[in-house]
Amino acid sequence: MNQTIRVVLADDHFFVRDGIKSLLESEKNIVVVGEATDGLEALEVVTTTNPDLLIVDIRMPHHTGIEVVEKLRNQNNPVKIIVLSMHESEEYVLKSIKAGADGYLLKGSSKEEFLKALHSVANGGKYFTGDISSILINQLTSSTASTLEPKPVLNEDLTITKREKEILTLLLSGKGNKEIAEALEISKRTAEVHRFNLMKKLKVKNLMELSNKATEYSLI
Amino acid sequence: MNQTIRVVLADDHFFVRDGIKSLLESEKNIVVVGEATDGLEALEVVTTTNPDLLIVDIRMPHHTGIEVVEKLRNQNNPVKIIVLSMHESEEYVLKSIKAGADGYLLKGSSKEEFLKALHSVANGGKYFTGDISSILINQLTSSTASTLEPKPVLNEDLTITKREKEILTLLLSGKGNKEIAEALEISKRTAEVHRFNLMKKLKVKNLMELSNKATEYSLI
DNA sequence: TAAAAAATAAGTACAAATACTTAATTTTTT
DNA sequence: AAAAAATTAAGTATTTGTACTTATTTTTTA
Repeated sequence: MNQTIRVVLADDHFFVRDGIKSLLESEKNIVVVGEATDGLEALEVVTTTNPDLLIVDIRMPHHTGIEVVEKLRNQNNPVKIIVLSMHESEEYVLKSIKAGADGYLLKGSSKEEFLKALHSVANGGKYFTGDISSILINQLTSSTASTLEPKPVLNEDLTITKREKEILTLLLSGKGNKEIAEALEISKRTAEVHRFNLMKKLKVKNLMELSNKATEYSLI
Repeated sequence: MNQTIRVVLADDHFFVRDGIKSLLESEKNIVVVGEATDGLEALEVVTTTNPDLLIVDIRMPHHTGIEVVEKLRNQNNPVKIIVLSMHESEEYVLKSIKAGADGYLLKGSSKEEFLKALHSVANGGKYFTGDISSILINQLTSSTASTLEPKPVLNEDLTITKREKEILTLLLSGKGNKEIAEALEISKRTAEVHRFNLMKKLKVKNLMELSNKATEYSLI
């Protein structure tokens, strides 16, 4: 469980790298296995050293840290990544999350927070510093806010079968019975029956109600 | 700007309150103006002392901390609120956000983080500890994830009229042409025409595609 | 106050969905 | 191996929507 965490540092400033390195190496189960001074080098070093964790600065020559995250994720590289940033920036934070970063720290964070983040990310968790939490909360409370509602659970014995779920998905994507029949290689009449049963089970009387209910109970 | 921050503490454990109090009072521009040992008392003390900030524990007799937040927000009380929790709990975190809390800390947080949270919340910010960031990120990346996508904007000259928007809303709520006609006191044929025009404008060929496109472009 | 845009509504023919029921196969669970 | 559940599919009559076009009346905007 408490194996050595192999880390790569990517930051174009020697002092920053050195600072982080000395901080990390005060911990005995962390070892810095590589360093990079720009985005391209970061990708290279990660590919060759295969570390557990990459700590990457956003502002770097030849690809930003966020681009590095994107590229690694597109390659399905499972390395954990903590993004470092100078200031709170909504754009950077959201882009990092979207790109698939596991953590986000400000350069001003304390040694304790740094290590906490590092360990939780290395263990498969996420750590986005409280300093940027307002950005996350904004995202969550703006928009539909539906995300915050505890999703209602389907009551009692209501069971939607596998096949019905397939039909439901196709229905919600805009397919008609005929298209569904073709897609699943069944008769149009069968598709109709599945649709009918779905509507009966969910007690709805038309497609839109079906769609609404399906979304409400996150059936898809 | 750096005025004294007036704080109320609500926690049913004397030791916790006392610990926080001594921590806070080591800061010179923070003063604890009230304490409460349960939810009801918290509401009372906040109402009478009108503090800048309430630090409230979740688990308390007579209304949980979250219920206290809800009640204060329903009364439009502008007090800033930091919720304290023993452990990371998705349910508690999400409920706190929904109730309108400005911050969320674990009881194990460091003195530094505590004070950082307190100051940023007192200054109108939000502070949700990094320890629970995985919950926030989950919320943001699950669901439609649409929250992270820049919402596409309707192209060019495409204009949906007021009436069409009304029809659209009714359509998406599951109404048929006849029902829409009745609701808007127009002929069923008129409702049909509006629906037809909508579908033509949005280049869709059935209700579900209309629904999907409407959602995608947040037309409703 | 024109001109443009929006809302209203009818007609027609055709396509699709609704609302069931019945029933033969498969597949899954016990 | 039997029972239960799921999938398949057909029949029938009725309702609703599709895909237009044409045209009058209101409302908005220039």
